[in-house]
Amino acid sequence: MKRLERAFFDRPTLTVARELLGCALVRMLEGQRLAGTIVEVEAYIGESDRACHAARGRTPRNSVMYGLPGLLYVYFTYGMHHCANMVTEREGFPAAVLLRAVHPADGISHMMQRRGRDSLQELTSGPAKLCQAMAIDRALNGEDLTTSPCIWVEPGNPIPEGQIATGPRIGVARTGEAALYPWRFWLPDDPCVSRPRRIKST
DNA sequence: CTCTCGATGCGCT
DNA sequence: GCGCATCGAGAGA
Repeated sequence: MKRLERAFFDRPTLTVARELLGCALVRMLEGQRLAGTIVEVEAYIGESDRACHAARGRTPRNSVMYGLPGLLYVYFTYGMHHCANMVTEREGFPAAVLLRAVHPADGISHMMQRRGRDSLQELTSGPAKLCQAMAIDRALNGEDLTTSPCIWVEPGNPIPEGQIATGPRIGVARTGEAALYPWRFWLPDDPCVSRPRRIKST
């Protein structure tokens, strides 16, 4: 199956974020295919974005964000959760798209087992939930989505602009004006988004 | 439905 | 030490 190449990620982060909606996140685990359609993302762009992990410069933790577009940036937070991002823009410029929700497609029973839930809506409707369902953790930090045998992205049918909702990013209230940037993108009618709240369409 | 709060590891000041 | 790009349970309306 075709996968997204580096040129897809080597573009403005807001463009990549919007175009990732509708694509399929694929994870091969013990020979089994786990996959879901991306339905919610957020953009984090550069050191001037106070909500971005790179806001205070390069550190060992965020260094993958400075790497090649198409790398996977996975971080650990709240003592128990992982979140997954796809690195965007040119090497040396720290930016990425956070995966906030996918709609389960393949390997659903396996994902239910990993999550300990049997509701489709509870499987992957949040950044840490989808990582748990698809076995994404720090072992995959820095993985190259354009070449990895374990994880990649497959193109989907393009989503018309009018079907994409935009709004402020979740969980970044204490970052001054950056908290207001409308850099969250989601499909408002999908039951698997983390919050169905509809702000506006673009 | 909404809101609050505890869990729990670690990167960074 | 502090604070975190979260989640789920429990309480109350």
